[in-house]
Amino acid sequence: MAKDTKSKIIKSTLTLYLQGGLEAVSMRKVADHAGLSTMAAYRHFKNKDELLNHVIMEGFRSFQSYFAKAKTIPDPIASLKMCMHLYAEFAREQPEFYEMMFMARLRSDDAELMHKHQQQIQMALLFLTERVKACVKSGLIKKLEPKSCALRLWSLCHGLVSLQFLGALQDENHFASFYKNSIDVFFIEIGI
Amino acid sequence: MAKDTKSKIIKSTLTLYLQGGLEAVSMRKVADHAGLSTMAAYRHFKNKDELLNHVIMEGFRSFQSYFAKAKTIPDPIASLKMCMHLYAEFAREQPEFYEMMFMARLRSDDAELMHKHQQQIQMALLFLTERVKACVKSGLIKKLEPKSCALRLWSLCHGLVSLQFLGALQDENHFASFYKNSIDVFFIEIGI
DNA sequence: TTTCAAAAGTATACAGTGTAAACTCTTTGC
DNA sequence: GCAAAGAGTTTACACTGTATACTTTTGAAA
Repeated sequence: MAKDTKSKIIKSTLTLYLQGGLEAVSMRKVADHAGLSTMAAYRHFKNKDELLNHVIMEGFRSFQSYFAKAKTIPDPIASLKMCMHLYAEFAREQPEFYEMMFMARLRSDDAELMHKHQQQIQMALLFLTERVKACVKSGLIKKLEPKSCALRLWSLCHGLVSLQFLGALQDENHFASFYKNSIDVFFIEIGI
Repeated sequence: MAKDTKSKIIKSTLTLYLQGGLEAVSMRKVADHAGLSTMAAYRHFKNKDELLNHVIMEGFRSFQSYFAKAKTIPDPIASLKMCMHLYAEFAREQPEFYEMMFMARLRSDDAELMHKHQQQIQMALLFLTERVKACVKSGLIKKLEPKSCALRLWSLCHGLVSLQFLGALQDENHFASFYKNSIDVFFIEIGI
């Protein structure tokens, strides 16, 4: 029953968040949506921050699920390119998640929450690094330090996505072609 | 007197913001700090959003002032590299500004505020594009579409800064050398 | 099966938020 | 001197996160 209620609260939070962003999420609204009194949520979550952390973690789960397709591609270069493409797709389709996960300076005063978020970031980086390693191993790209290369790739993608969100790029189409082009250029540069 | 009060309110907002971030800024605190009643601020600003917009604009002014040094450098490549360096410096020294200016998805419901922010973004892009143009003109780099090149440069810098804020990079030193290296690599790639 | 403590859930209350409305005081143009 | 406009204040409302004290439910030991 405890588990039940807890997951019901998380579910309500997610629903409200995905519908109306952060401003649609208040402890009262979440509790109402879950059919509970406001303070019931505090039995299961220390505070709002901790509840929102579950939203972020759900975001990371969704994020990971996006890359499942890329794992099945045998050619490591094609797989890595696919990852870059899926990254942008995630940002476009789940902008609310993307924002919470990657566009906020971390500064919760809760060390544990910070650590959890940190872990997810490092896991994402590790995943990308592994993909790059596979490329290096296959001899299809220059011999590079894989982690640095992964960081450059990630910052490329994140930079482009962010500039798009900022409105630095004209329109959606322009972004798509520019994004694809930038990745192609990057791969030409690291190609043998 | 009207102008006076208005700028006093802005100044108070800035002070509070730079001291304690967004959470330190409330209409009451600002008004108190300026020695006014809460609602006095509403004579000069439609709402909190509009007041905060002035903080952002101050951020852009500060941002621009960072690049003054770069303008005096005659060699266009060195000047452009200096811009990249100053960009990171701004992010490190004024992270609160940086966050408001470049790390938030724009979504105020006020069209005018959105437009103002948008304008500043485009101005920054234009400035960078001009620097790239100078490099192309001098024949020191490959013939590239300057705006695309500027966008790639910006996204590179913003991507790295963001990943640093996210904690994807180990430490401050690691970031500094990685940042410098990434820029050097970029310039080698676009070099003739 | 009864008992009792822990867990779950609730109601109330407090201090904080943005801001609307109605008011007074001050300045300015005629 | 006076009316109108602008500046500033007070009060009030609807919202926020959450501490405290309470009641109800539940699960295990007697």
